[in-house]
Amino acid sequence: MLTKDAFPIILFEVSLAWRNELDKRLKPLGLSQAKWRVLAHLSISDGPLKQIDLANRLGVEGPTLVGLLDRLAKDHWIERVNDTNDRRSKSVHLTPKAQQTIQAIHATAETLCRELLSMMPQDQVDTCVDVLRNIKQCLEVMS
Amino acid sequence: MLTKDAFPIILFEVSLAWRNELDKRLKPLGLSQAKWRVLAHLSISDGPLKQIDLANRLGVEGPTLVGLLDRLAKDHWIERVNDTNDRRSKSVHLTPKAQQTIQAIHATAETLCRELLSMMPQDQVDTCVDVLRNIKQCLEVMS
DNA sequence: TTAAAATGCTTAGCTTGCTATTTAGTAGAA
DNA sequence: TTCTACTAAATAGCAAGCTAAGCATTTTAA
Repeated sequence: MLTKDAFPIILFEVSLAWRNELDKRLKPLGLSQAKWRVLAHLSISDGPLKQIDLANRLGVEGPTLVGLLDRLAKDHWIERVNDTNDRRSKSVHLTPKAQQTIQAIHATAETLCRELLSMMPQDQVDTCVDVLRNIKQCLEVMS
Repeated sequence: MLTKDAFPIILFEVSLAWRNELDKRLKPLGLSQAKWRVLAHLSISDGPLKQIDLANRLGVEGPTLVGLLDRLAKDHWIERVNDTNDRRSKSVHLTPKAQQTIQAIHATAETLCRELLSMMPQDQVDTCVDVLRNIKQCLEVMS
């Protein structure tokens, strides 16, 4: 099978398998990759984010985020706060519970990452990231 | 941000965006990436496959495949055939409709692939595939 | 030979992605 | 000012992934 046939197939399979493994490890914490990504983006952002901005950073559509935030709020990881300037929009805040847990979560994700990448030469991993970044840019232009 | 942090994030984003773009292009044919992958694996296999073997090749669980096959059968892309030797199992067959369409489907996927990879040096893409294959193997060992 | 274990498919119910539409609020132009 | 267009979030409904549990059948072992 040619590389150009194999590429999207293996890309999809690895992404799926990686998420499944991470979900398995995060389950004791009551989280998942999708939820963890929300918390991670909030924790590295410069202050709270509007829902639409958060959705853009996650690469996800608005309605997808609404459901995610509903589940996160139910378990008290985040809170929605009405914007006083623009009453259409809400900003998303991490709760103290989330701020306390976020390091443990991050460590879990990082451990898995190290386990999967440590046996590969660093320059090959870097090349892989470059390729993926290029593809992402192409895909953003298309949509 | 370090590479080891960026890697799983960009992997997930590219996989998602690629699938969304492919789904958009396959929509006029009444298909999706998930459905197309089923037909592709059936068309390159040496004869019909049992559901469990097909699920393994797709990297997907049994119940996921059941739903996919239901939708594919409803639109007459595949047929389930009871195995006469083992009455528990069913083999999956492509219909003539699917066999006629499969080249067009493959061409769509290949065109997108060429558009996304053509500007990258071949050896970098090859390196990327190698890295992904290694990760996949690690993940298979874990599960 | 027959009881227990394993296997193959399905069902039920959840998560996380999507699009299309609705509701509410803001902003811009006549 | 007021009508129109745009924007933000939510809702409804579908697709495609998962686990757990169930049913029928086959295999294994006592």
